[in-house]
Amino acid sequence: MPVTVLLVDDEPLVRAGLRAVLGAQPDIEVVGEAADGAAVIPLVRRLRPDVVAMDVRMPLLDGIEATRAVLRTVADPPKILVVTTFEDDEYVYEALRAGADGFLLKRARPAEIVHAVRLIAEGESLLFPASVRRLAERYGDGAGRPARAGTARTRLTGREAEVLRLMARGLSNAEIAARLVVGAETVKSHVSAVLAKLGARDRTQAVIAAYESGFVEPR
Amino acid sequence: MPVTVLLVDDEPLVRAGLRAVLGAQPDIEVVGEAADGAAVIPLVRRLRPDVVAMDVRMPLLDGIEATRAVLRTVADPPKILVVTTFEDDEYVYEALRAGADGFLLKRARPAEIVHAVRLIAEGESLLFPASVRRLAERYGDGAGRPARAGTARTRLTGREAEVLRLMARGLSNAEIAARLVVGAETVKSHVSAVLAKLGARDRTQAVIAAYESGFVEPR
DNA sequence: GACCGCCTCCCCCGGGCGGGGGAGGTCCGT
DNA sequence: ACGGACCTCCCCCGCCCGGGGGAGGCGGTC
Repeated sequence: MPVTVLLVDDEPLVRAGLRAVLGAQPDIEVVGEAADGAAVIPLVRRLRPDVVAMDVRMPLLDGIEATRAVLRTVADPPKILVVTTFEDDEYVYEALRAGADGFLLKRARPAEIVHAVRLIAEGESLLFPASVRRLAERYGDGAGRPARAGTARTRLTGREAEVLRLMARGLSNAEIAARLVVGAETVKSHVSAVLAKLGARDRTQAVIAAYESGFVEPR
Repeated sequence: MPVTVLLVDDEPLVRAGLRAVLGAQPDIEVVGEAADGAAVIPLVRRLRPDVVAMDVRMPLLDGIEATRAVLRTVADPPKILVVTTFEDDEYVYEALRAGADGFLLKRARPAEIVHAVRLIAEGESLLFPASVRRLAERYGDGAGRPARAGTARTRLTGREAEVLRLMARGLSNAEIAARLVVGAETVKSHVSAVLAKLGARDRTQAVIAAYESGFVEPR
């Protein structure tokens, strides 16, 4: 009995790619597709897949919300494999709380994708596959050592991540301050911390790093 | 006799997606794949495809260079369909000079992709399919009118595009000036023009626009 | 209780950035 | 020959930004 997979991604091309990659495996069967998070629950109820390959950024309902919804409303729910472009802290923690079982980079090679689905299906928690860790090292301490989960000295704090996200939307310090309802000096502190941790010289470089790392995504 | 297509893209997932989308058509046959521009010429010689679906950003040899190489060295060359994420001026003009026959957005829906391949194969020049034009309108004059090819008032000039690309790599005005071997004031002028044309308030917003529009891509 | 990370706010200060306006040069097509 | 687009350089000016350093409160853990 093959592992059944439901694909959830708003980009048809990505779905087609996953279908091609996964469907080629004799022990894996793609049983359905959805283009947004809202369509997932009824499909899971009907198809009862073993694994849901879930995109993070989607219209109507994002991957985290959809994960939460599935696990909350479906009895004997499937394993959730979150498909993203980078393990950013918030997504990781939010998805963990939501109950996701693993993460996968879209850039991963086909063999890695297949491997991830198999592991997830077997009940393995695939929190930091090699491909994710490779990217995660970009947020290391500059000495080549990867940022470990415990010591968060070089990882962005929640507030810093929030500030970076607003920076990456083009907001000025004053606008960010207004948005977060804090003083402008506070924002400056967070910005400085972000710049230091990302090794960026100015906010522009920080935003570039945010895009390059997948912390924020185009569109 | 079906239309034969060679896929050239460094991302396996995109190749798999294109293969799935195109291969499902009875009148289209994917006859080969390449992961970089350098591998294209021998494959074209051997497989003699009708159409080459060519990514722009690739290792070793980018899509423009590869297009140029194919048309220069192969007798009775295939049609070249450039697969990109945005029609930026330089790519369009460079690819046109290189001899590309059309453009296609990766974000296009499967039906559009299939349509584009068929048109290209029939000898149609597919310079501005609807999906591309839609994005191109983002660079219109702000009044909703799309930027026409003739009046380039809101389109970036060559120098401006160059400056924007360096901005998007995190360079300061002084660094850009040094790189381009011009005065700092000149760079300021170009930066101001870029900001005005993109409707950006500062360089950070300009870089964001560059990423969002696909003018530059992560990685 | 002591420590520590995080968030918050404050000071001074220099420099890069962006706005506004102007101007000379080349190359091009009309 | 003229206009127009483009690239280049220049002036003044205001200000947001980022660096440096410091400090208090709060919530965790040990």
